Amino acid sequence: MSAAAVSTCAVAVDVALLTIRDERLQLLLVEPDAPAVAGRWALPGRRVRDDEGLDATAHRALDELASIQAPDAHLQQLRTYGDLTRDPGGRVVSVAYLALTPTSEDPVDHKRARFWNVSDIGTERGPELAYDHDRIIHDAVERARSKLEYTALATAFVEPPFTLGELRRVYEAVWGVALDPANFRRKVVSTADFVVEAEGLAPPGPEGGRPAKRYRPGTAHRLHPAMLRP
Amino acid sequence: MSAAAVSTCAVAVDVALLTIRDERLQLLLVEPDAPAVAGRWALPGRRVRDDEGLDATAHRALDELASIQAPDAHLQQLRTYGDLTRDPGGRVVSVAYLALTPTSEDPVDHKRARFWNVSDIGTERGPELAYDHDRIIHDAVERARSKLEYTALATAFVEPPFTLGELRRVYEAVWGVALDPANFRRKVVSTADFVVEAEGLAPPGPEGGRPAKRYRPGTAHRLHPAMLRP
DNA sequence: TCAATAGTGTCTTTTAGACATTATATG
DNA sequence: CATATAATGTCTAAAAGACACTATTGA
Repeated sequence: MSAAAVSTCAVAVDVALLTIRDERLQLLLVEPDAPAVAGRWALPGRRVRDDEGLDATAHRALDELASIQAPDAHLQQLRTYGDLTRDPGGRVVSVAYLALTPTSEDPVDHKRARFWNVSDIGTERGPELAYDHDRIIHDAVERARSKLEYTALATAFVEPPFTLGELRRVYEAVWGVALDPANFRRKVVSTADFVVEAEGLAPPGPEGGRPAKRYRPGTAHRLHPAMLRP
Repeated sequence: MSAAAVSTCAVAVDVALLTIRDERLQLLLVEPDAPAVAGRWALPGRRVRDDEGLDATAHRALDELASIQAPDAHLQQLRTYGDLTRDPGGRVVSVAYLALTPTSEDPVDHKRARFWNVSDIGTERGPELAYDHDRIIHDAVERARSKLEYTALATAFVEPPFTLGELRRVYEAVWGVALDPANFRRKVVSTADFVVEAEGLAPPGPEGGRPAKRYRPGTAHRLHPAMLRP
């Protein structure tokens, strides 16, 4: 094999971490060090070390770049981006991850990391993005929207035990639509192993309302039948 | 950064090529060169060259290892496998692809490549598998089964123009179930942009039957509503 | 003719959606 | 009391599934 075809290249992991804050879908972005992309925002990413697996790199990227330790966060691969020209600094094959966490009360404890409303990204209210991260973010949001339909992924956005109102607001935030609370409840509880009832009742909000039953994630990963988008 | 953490490693592409032959779902496997896995079968795979994209590596693997030139084959990423110990010859990060082709009449023109019934893989009638390819194959088949439900992927298994009988046999082979021809037809033609009618009629098979209308793939990628598994 | 496949019609069951009603909280 | 949210009930429309029936071929 010739030297021009050396089949070893830089491998990185980029993480698209989504969460629900203020009833909106939000995404974590950081300001990278690389001077080539100064002033732009990027997904937290790190090069893969040869003594760690890809999942470990994803966790390390969140920890080092945004001080987020989320060992229990839902983490799954999104896809791998390997275009020759995607990084101006040289060829980098990047394994993108999709991470979902329950609402964190406070912004991340880090000066160069913040959450952005997903609906603002790509508009003048949103960040300038580095590399091909606009594409990765688009894919990540689409994946989340789609997986909410046929998997139990929505439970990764809420801290158990949760109420069905909280779960419904996840769907509403990710899909950007309003759902009928009565029909939503009926569908969720009739979907096998989606949620199981927990003990006690959740106190109502500041404006009153009947206390809600609590639930926990069930054993199902795929939903039968699916929760189809309206 | 220390020498022990050099963040460059071998990147490969492995392709799980699925097709329908003899009304069964079949998978292409090859006998690899590596002595460490002699006697075992593997997905066709090649190291990524630094002057080619990942898709190009996938096509090259099919060409070089199985003499399959399939520029029109449906090719999509499956996921990336990066466990530290998955290759006994050293760390290799492997981007797995899922490829779908219409039925090819003849076996591949290559001594060290052949198709296997997916239902035989993992049994005594099936091949011994190298590396972690049993896991990749499992993921590939599951992905294909799942994507048949909510995307128009099934049309990648048939050569246009096709009949709805041919399309139904794709679903039956991949899912391993029998479907009602009448209800299947009604569902397909009522799903927006799944298929569009083509000209002419297909001649019946050797045992007779009414000639069937021909169809071509429509513009839809996602199906609304989905074709849910029974 | 029969057997086989394509395509249509019809009926029943199930599910989705709209929306009214009841229950239990806050102010 | 009014208002807000949770939970249930009811009705209608749409979809899924079972299956009879007609249409057109080969043998």
